[in-house]
Amino acid sequence: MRREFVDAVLAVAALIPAGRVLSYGDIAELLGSGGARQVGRVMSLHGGAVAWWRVIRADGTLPNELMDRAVRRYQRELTPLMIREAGSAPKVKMQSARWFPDDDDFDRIEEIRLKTSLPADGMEP
DNA sequence: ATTCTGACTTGCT
DNA sequence: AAGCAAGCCAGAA
Repeated sequence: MRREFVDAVLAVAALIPAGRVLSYGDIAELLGSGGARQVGRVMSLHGGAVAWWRVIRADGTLPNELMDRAVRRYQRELTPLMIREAGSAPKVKMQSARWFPDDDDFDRIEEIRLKTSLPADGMEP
């Protein structure tokens, strides 16, 4: 994938406030480029560079091993969780934890798009 | 060109 | 809840 895409994904991930999350698909949508799987790829390869636990699946989970490590973070930064059976990993409560960028944030995201020269705002061919 | 693979998503059983 | 199929987007073989 293009390096610009990687940079853009990581830049957006860096905007997510503590205690909130975005799904892979959310980021792809905000960037208007690539898809959830591409964002997942970026996180797989470069996630270590950012707060990777704030970029998760649309259903509020992460792959098992990662979820285990992420939960500590969630507890520390008070991310809304849905507790299930004792012993089984919790899920992030997307309804309350999902981050909705405000106007300033959208400006920053637009900024990122320009710097990384990704396709402009939502116009389809 | 074709096929397989993956930190994905949505909809249907 | 849990599986599963299809759809999805790119990279690699």
